[in-house]
Amino acid sequence: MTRYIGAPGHWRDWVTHFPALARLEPAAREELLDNSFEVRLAAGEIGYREGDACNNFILRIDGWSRIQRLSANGREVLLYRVGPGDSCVLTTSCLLGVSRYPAASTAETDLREVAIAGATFRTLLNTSDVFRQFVFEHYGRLLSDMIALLDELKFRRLDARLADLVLARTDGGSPVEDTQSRIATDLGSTREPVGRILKQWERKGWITLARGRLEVVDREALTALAADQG
Amino acid sequence: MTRYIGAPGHWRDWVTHFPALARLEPAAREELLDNSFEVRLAAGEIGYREGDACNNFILRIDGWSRIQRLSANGREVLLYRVGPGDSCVLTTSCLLGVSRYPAASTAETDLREVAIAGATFRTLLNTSDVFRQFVFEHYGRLLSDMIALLDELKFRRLDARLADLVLARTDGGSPVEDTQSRIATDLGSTREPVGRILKQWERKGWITLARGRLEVVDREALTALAADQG
DNA sequence: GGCGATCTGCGACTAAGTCACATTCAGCCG
DNA sequence: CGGCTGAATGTGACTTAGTCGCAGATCGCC
Repeated sequence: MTRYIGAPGHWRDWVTHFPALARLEPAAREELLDNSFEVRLAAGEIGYREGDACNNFILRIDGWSRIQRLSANGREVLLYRVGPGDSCVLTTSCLLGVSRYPAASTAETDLREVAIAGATFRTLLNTSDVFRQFVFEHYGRLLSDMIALLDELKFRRLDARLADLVLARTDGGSPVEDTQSRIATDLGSTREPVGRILKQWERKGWITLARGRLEVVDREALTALAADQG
Repeated sequence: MTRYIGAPGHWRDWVTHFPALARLEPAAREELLDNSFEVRLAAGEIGYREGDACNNFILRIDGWSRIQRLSANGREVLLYRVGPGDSCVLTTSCLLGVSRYPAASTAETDLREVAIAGATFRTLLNTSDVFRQFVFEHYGRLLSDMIALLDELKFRRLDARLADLVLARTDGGSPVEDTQSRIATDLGSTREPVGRILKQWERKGWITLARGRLEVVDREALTALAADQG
């Protein structure tokens, strides 16, 4: 993992990327700025692996990463993505519960983030209402999201979930540029069933398929499919 | 929902049920005791439903409840149980994040618990290190647990999960007293597949079946089954 | 003993995932 | 240009899980 400590300069400006932290109490703000450092990761690099210990609280300034769980039998699910303005909530969980990472993180684009030492994180939780509010709002949302995801992955039909994913990734009619195998992983499924569904859709004239790409032809059909299965 | 305000009397003794709160700072202890009240629910009653707002922090003194998520298509999963000495962690999440309950709670036995008004809860978080520590430790674990549950429900075979459940509920060789349908719900599955697996096990001589009950004969066989599938 | 509600058993069917292998395609190298 | 290679895709047979409809068994209760 390659990490660069950022140069001082305008370093303290990073707080502006987190509107909720704008109201930070002056003392807390100083504490935070004095004890944080910049981290950069290149696309494709691994942020952490399952079982890693966690030392720093992380705030994402720029770039996207995926948090995924790798199961005992080799299957994989995308749990969620972390983007600009987010905190890495699994990190919060580990720092709070003194446990190890239950999932892994990979950079999908180049990343720029702020790391805050665990001790500082805990101090701020104790002393700053604003900081505490910031942290727990993110945590609570993710917890709800994970419960919703569980529900979705376990009980919703694959074709409906696939329709949702395709529609979400094709704003403005642009094609989805991804392999079927990667799409399957995002859905917590595997290549073959996903490929079969896509092939059917192609035969019905709903989409066109090419190697590593897919284009939506009949948006309504997919929308209806996504809607009809709870 | 029937709620009884407990009589004063030895009311303040309840703190002894929560060892982690024993070290509470005297001022915080007073604050907590002065602003909490006892709640009782009878077995079968509903604590809260999905979408309910949350007003009080809850500590369980006695009895067990189940927190479950009910899906759009009528399926149901048990997320976790709350027992003596636990706090209801989803409540923490709602109070901290100002969101609504993403799941429902049902009393499995008669319950006795302590409710603490949201305002008091927030005050104590600000003022008491011990209280904060108590809350966060419980809270941090939940997210990891939900991710592990997701993994288990989505990727582990039903027979292995069923074997685990049966073994866990039959300490000391006592029979499992539950209907197949309720067992299936606990596993996020349905009656028929669970019934089929149990019937097979009976034919193999691993268990004996009766209406609303099941007895383990060959503990080793079940242990092996639970172990071999990730 | 009879009755109703609940629990259990079973068969046929659909959805999803696994396995093994064939086919197609893009990029590259000579 | 042609052929090679590896990745991506297509396909069929099979297993596991869940759905649906209904039959049969069992318990508590009058």
